[in-house]
Formats: sequence, C-alpha cells, structure tokens
Amino acid sequence: MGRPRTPLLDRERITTTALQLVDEQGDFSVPQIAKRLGVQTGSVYHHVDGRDGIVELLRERVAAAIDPGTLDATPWDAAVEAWARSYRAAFAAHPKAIPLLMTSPVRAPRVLEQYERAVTLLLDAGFAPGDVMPLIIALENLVLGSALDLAAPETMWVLTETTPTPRLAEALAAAGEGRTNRAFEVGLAGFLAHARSTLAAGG
Amino acid sequence: MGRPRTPLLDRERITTTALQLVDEQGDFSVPQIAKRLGVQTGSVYHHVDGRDGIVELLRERVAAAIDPGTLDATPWDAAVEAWARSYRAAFAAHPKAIPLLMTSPVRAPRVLEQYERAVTLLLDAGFAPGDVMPLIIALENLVLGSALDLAAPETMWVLTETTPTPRLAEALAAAGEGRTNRAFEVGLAGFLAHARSTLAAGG
DNA sequence: ACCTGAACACCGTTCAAGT
DNA sequence: ACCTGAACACCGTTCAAGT
Repeated sequence: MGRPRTPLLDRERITTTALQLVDEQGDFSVPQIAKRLGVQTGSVYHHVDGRDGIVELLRERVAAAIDPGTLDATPWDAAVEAWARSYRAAFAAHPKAIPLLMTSPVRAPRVLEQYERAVTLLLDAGFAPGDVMPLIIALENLVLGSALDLAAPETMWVLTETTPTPRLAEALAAAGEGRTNRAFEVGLAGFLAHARSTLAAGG
Repeated sequence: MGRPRTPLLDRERITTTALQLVDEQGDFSVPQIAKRLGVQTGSVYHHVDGRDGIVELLRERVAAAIDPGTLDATPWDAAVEAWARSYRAAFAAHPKAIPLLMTSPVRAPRVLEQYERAVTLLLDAGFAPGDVMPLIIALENLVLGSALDLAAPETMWVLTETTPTPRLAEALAAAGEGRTNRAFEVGLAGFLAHARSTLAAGG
C-alpha cells in the first residue's frame, strides 16, 4: 500500500484506544490497538516509543484530570488534601490502569511538573528539605494504593470453605460498598495529622 | 521418556525457581522455570494451577516470613505496629514480587488466616465492625505501597533536561537513601495516631 | 514520512503419547 | 501419576519494500 495521503494513525488515537482496552481488560497489547484502528501492528511503532511509550502516554492522559489549581489553596494542608483528592479521583476514573502505571518510572513531563509544584508547596510551608520526599511518597502510596483497591475484583480476598475466616467475612460485609473510600479517608486523615505535627515540632 | 521413577518436579522447587526469577528480573515465565529445572514447559502444569497458581505459591512463600506472633502483643496498637513492620520486612525481602502480588486477589490460605487474626485483634480492641476493614486496607496500602517503592528503579522519577524540576531533584537528594523507609515511618505514625483517636472517639 | 507484510524470539496452555 | 514433544493462539519488536 505505501504511505497514505492523510495519516491513519496518531498518538492521540493510539492513547485513546489503549485506555479503552485498559478500562475493559486491565491491560492492552500493541496488536489489539492496531486491530481496533484497522492497521497493521508494525504501523503503531512509527508513532510511539514502543509499548513503554504507550504506557507513558496513558500516564499523561490519566493525570491530565488532576486539577493543578488544588495546589494553590491555602493553608498548605488544605492544598495537600485537595490535591490528594483530585489525584485519587483522576486515577479512580481508570482504576485498571493503576497497576500498569505504578510499576514503571514516571517520565511524563506534565506529571513531573505536578510533583515539582507539590515539593515547592511543602518547602514553602516550612518543611525541612529532607522531610519533603518521604511525605510526598507516603501520600502517593496512600493515593495509588487505595485507588488500586478500586481496580481489584469484587473482593480482594477470595474466601473459600477450606480456610475458615468468619470474622474477615463479617468485617468485609460490615464495611460494605464504601470500604475503599473509607480506607482512603482513614489514611488521608492520618497522613495530614502526622504532617501537621511534624511541621509544628520541626524548625 | 514417560514417567520417571522419582518425580523431577514439585511445587516447592517450582516456587523457589519462580522466586529466584522474580528477584532477578521482576517477573517469571513458565518456560523460564522449566528451563532452569531442566524440564519441558508442559511438565510444570502437572504440579501447579497454571501461571496464577504459581503467583499464589509465591504469595505464600513471601508471606511465610511474616511473624504471626506480632499479633499477640499488647496493647492492640503495639500489635498492629509490630505486624505492619513484620509484614513490610517480609515483602521488602522480595520487593520485585510486590507488583505481581498486589494485582491479583488473595487466595493463599495462610495469608487469609493472618487477616482473620488481624480482624479479630481490632474487634477485640473495641473498633466498630464497619471500621475494621477500612483500617486494615489502609494499613495494607501503606505497607505494600511503601514496599513497592523499594522495587522501583533507583528513582521512581526519571528527571530530564526537557522538563526542569530543580526542587524535585533537590528534595530527592535531601531525602537520600532512607527515602522509602522514612515514607513508611511517616505513614505508619499517621495511621496509628488516627486509629487511636478513632477508637477513643467511638463507642 | 507512513503503512504493509513478513519475520523473529518469545509467551501461556493443552494434549496425545509414552512409561 | 508424571514427563515429552508438538501444537495453538497469542505477545513485542524490527525491517525491507512500497508510495
């Protein structure tokens, strides 16, 4: 066939298709993307830096829903809390993408910019330089960990008769639907309380 | 060839080999296991419930290093803290296994038993039934999220010249080696403080 | 520059055939 | 019961060839 007059493919369409596949299946493959776009597998590689490049495009796409304005709130702990909630909401919209994104290093420029701003916020609030990354990583663990829970099958635990776990079953039932959201609230409240007391105690 | 006099394979050896591969590469494949054990790929399937079955054997193996005695400590918050530390240490010994284990539901009986005991501990401490799972999930997020950080490449963020992030770079340098450990301490302290105040406020 | 078509080395899984 | 050897449908990636 050769080169078409107008390109059949672009990064935007590849990203959209990959995200659709991830939302449906929790994963994607390059041949699957090509098939949906009516194109040969090899063609995708002309627009994208391999499979890892597509993962990074997905990170940009999902993170684009984080509201950067949250980091302008005052005081600092209101900003951190609003950012964490916006961050979590963005990933909660595509929970099945989280395992994919958690296990590869962040290269996406827009995501790095967000972290740069978060670091600045905490430094300006008066945190010691050495304390900033542990706080941000702890928050990230909280946000992504709890959003990951959203991606998990109905229950993250498969209870069978072979291993009797009556109290675990009861506790799961008692927690109900909001289980994951409440775990996030618990973690976030704990995080913020600790951060405030760290700042009060420190120089 | 047919059946050998004494079996060439068993679950123990398959698990050990899979864990070696995961420690080295962050992943494993059934053909890789077979090759290391000098056997055909198909033979592995006679001992194990497919690839997912091997993942579940890995979970049992890694979790076996969690000290169950930690859950007997008093008061309850000392037990929770000791359990969390032991839990994290077990996974920190095989950080590259964490992505594999976080993204599939828990079926392993011994791991389910641990959760059953943790639920019992919190109920006996006086927590409301509906509060128990959110707390445990928050703690699990904290433990696995921070242990996952150990598995990540040197830095979880790839800083390049194209996106200037000077403060992020400084904060990473200032945090130094113990970055991940300190993030865990921050999160754990926050979690315990919040759990204590929840219990004090509740019925 | 962009797509095709074919190739390569890898997966997970199944299964008849042998002992 | 347990292993072989071959098969099947899938991967990610590369690349000459065409327009």
